[in-house]
Amino acid sequence: MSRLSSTRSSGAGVGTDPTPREAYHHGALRDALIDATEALIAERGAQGFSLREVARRSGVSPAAPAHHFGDAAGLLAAVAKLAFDQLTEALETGNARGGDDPLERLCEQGVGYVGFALTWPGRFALMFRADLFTKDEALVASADAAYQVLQDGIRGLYTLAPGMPLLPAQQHALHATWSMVHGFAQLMLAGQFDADLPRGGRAALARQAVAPMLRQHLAPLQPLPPRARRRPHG
Amino acid sequence: MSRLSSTRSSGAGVGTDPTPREAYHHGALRDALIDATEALIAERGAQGFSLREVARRSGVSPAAPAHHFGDAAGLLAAVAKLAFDQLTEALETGNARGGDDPLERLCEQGVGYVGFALTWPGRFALMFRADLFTKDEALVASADAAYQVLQDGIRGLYTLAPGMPLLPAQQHALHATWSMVHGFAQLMLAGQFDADLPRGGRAALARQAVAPMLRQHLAPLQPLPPRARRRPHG
DNA sequence: GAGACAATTGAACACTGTTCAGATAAAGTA
DNA sequence: TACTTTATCTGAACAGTGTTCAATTGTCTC
Repeated sequence: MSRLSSTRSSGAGVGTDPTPREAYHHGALRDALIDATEALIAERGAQGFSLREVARRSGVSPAAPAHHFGDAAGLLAAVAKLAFDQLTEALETGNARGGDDPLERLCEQGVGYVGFALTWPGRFALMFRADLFTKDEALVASADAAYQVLQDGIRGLYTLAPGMPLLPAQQHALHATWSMVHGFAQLMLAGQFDADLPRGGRAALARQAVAPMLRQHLAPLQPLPPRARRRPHG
Repeated sequence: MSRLSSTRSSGAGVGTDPTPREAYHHGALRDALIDATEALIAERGAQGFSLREVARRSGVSPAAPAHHFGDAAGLLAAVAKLAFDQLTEALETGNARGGDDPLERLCEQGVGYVGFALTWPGRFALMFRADLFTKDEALVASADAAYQVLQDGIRGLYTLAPGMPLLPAQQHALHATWSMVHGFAQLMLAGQFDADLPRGGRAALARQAVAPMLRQHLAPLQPLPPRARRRPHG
C-alpha cells in the first residue's frame, strides 16, 4: 500500500528490492521511515504518531530520522506531501469518472475527496493538522496541485479556461463547495453522522449522499441549465 | 472570559472571590484547572495543552488534577462540555438574530457557528478532537443539545414541529448544511482561505461569505418560496 | 590500503502523563 | 476541647516522548 512512496525518492540504485535488513545503511532508510509512518498513522491515526515508534519499526535508533528529515515535523511533512499527491490522484480519477458534464465532474471529484478521507483517515487527518508538520516547498506545491484540480472543476462549471482568474461569486462557489465536501468528510470521520447511518455503514452513506448533495448544491450555481447546455463556441 | 465555568460547580460558598492562593485546598481547584485549561488552549491551541502546565499555572502538583478529573482526558472533557454549551448559546443567539424567517434563522445560526469557531479556535478544535477527551454523559448531553438546535433549524425550514422525525431528504439537508458550515470554519481556521482574503481578514470573510453562502444553498431546499410563504394551516 | 564523507548510534536532557504511598487540612463526632 | 474520618494534595518514581551531539560505523573514492 505504501509502495508508491518508494518510487519518489533518490532515483539511484534503490529501486530493486534491497533486502531492507541490510540496506538501512545506504539510502533505503528515508523511504522505510515514510512507509513506517504511513503504516503507523493508518493504525493509530495522525495523533498516534511517534517518532521513536517509527524508528523502532524501521530498526534504527531514535536519532536516525533526524539526519534525513531534521525533525518529526519534517518526516510528517514528507508523508503529508504524499497524501496530497494521492488526493490529487483521487480528485482526477473523479474528474474522469464524471465524463464531459462539468457538474458531474465536480460531483465525482467530491465523491473522490470523501472517498479518500474515508479510505485513509490517518492521512486525511494529518493533511489538515498544520501544527504537525513543516510547510516546506514540496508540500506546498503538492497541496496547491490538489487545490488547482478543485479550482479547475469550478472553472469548468462556469466555462472558464484553466488558469483564468475567478470572479468573486465564483470564488465563493469554490469555497462553498470545498467547505461542504471537507466538512462532510470531517464530520463523518469524527463519527458525528453515526447516529443516523444507513445499513452499509459510513461507506454507504458517503456513496449515497455525497453526489446528490453536491448536485443539489451546484445545479443552481450553473449559469446555464445543466442538460441543454451549449458548447462555449458552438 | 472563563468566569462562566465557575458558575457551574459545587454551589457551596465558593462564589465570592476566595483569594486563590489559599483556596486551593477547598473546592476551588476544579474550576481553577478548567480556567487554566481554557486559557492554555486559547494561547496554544488544543494540541498545545499539557496537564503539567495547567497544574503549574494553578499552583498545584502534577498529580492534583487526577483527583478531580481522573485523567487529562477527563479534564478536557469538562472543558469540551463547556465549549458545547457556549456553541449552543451562539447558535441560539443566531436564531434570535434571524427573526421569524426560518431560512434567515438557519443562516444566522451558521454565522454564529463560524463566529464561534473564529472567536474560540482552541475550544472549537478541541470539540472535534474526540481522541483528546472522554465521552462522559455530561459532554454527550451538551453536544446533543447543540445538535438539537441545528436540527430544529432544519425542521423550521420544512415547517416541522420540534422533535418530529426528519424525512430522508431533510436528513440530507441537515447533513449538507452542517457539513458546509463546519467545513468552512475548519478550512478557514486551517488557513486554507488565507490566499484569497478580503481586507479585514478572516473575520471579514466570514461575515461577508457565510450568510450568502447559506442563503444560496438553503433557498432551493425550501418547499415553498421564501417570501410568499403561507402558514401551515392558513 | 588510506582518507573522506555520509549515515547511524548511544547517551544525555528536558519534557510529558500516570501512579501511589504518605502528608496535610478540613469536617465530623464525642 | 480532643480524636477520628474523609477529601485533597504532595513528592517521588516510572515509562514514555522529541531533540541534541560526540563518537562510531559503513561505503565510496583516490
